[in-house]
Amino acid sequence: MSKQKPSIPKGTRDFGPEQMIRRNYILQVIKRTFEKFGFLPIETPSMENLDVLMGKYGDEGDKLLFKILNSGDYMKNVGPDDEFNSIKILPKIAEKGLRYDLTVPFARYVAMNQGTISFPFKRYQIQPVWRADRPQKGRYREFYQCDADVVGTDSLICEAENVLMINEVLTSLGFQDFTIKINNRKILTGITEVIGAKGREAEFCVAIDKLDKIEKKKVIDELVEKGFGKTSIKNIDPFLELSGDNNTLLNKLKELLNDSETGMKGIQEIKAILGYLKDFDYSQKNLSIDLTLARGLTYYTGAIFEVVSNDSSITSSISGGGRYDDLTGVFGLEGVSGVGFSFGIERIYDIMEEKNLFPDENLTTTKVLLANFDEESERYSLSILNQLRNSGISSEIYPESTKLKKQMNYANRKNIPFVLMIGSKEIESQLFSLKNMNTGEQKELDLKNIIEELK
RNA sequence: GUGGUUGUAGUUCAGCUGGUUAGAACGCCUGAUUGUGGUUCAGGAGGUCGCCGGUUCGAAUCCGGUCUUCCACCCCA
Repeated sequence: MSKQKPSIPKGTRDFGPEQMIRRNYILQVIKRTFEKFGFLPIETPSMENLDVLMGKYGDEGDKLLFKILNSGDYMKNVGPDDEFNSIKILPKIAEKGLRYDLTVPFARYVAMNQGTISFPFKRYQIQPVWRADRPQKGRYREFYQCDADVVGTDSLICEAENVLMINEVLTSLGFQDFTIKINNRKILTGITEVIGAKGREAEFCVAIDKLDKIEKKKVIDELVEKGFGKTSIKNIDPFLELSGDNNTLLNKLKELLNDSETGMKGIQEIKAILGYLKDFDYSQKNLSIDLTLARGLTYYTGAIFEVVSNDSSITSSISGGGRYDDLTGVFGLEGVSGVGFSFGIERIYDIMEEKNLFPDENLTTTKVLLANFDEESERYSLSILNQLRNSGISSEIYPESTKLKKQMNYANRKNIPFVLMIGSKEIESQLFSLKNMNTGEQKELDLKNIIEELK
């Protein structure tokens, strides 16, 4: 057998112990916050039936879905009629695919379990998703999403609570300078109505969303290219020039959108959300209304959120979400409104690493290593080890008796703060040598005192 | 999907216009120290130069393909 070089698929990653400890730290903060606000966890399968996934993310999305070949002789249904045409062949060779996000599987879950779910239903879900995208900076083919959604109510308290949760998670993780941007799809719809481009909202959103990345002129060019008329373009300008704090912004917007019923509704919604946040005693310092925030996703119908970190090299969003009025409709459950958001933990991780926000004590778990001198020492140590563990002290024994040097080296590299030495001398005297690896200091103590010392 | 970029020891990288035996640093192993790590010193092991093919007397080096890496676009977390 020829040796092969090990490798992993493009766009996937291994996570080593130190990375996992840090990832788990982030996830634990997120979970704790979600649960504090009354959200409960669910999980759905990695794979869904393709008809659940296909057509939910646009043509582009269908291409980016990982499809799973049928088991057994997957070519058995393919015949000459199929002419090597991949579109004709696909449904015959694959009926399952890997999930592309957590939102569609959640909608499927709600529709399937509507009989047993009591609404409003608040769930959170933290699982990997897969996209056959071309990987690049901060983008992978396998990555985690952390979603929290509440469905079955259109109360704007949910939106306000989203802001509170985002703020709590990021603050707990040590983020200091971030902005929670908020906008409303109805306002964007209102703008398209007022500028005389009614019904072209989707194209408008995709273009306008780029304003924070590329200059205004290029966005205008894109709109022109998409066929927006001259008067429409001219009418957009007052909206793009709006400035001021949240309240003045809303007041100016009110005048501009006076003729659009939908637009006015959007303004009311934002006002209501700000009102709730005031009742929650939320300072709103880092909350900013941003009319250029659109988010490409077409299913949003009300509030939309996005969060950016202001003091790091990563400028893309670390969290985002919004309200959707009819996510479960395609699965036969009509009229269920929901609002949800998601954390991008890969980016949060990168920013925390850049800004050194991970606490040090997370780096090691073992508190004490028991040295292994010989067979007698080994057998005697196991009972000591057991008593240490029963006292709640993370401890391990070097699993074979070898040179002490090697064992000390192991402790050193694993960042284990104490080494306990139990050789024939110690067994006889019942006083064990406890070495502090940071100071080099070594004490002879009995077991009771050792446990005290390590607790 | 489009355009560019990268690939040499476990890791980070040298290796000139093709020319004997492909180097360094760090890491790893052994010893100085057979019951004491992180420092020091001495020694050692590790490479079909991503893979396949071509040009050539001769290829890590030039050419083609392929895979991979990273980046930009589309799109998105």
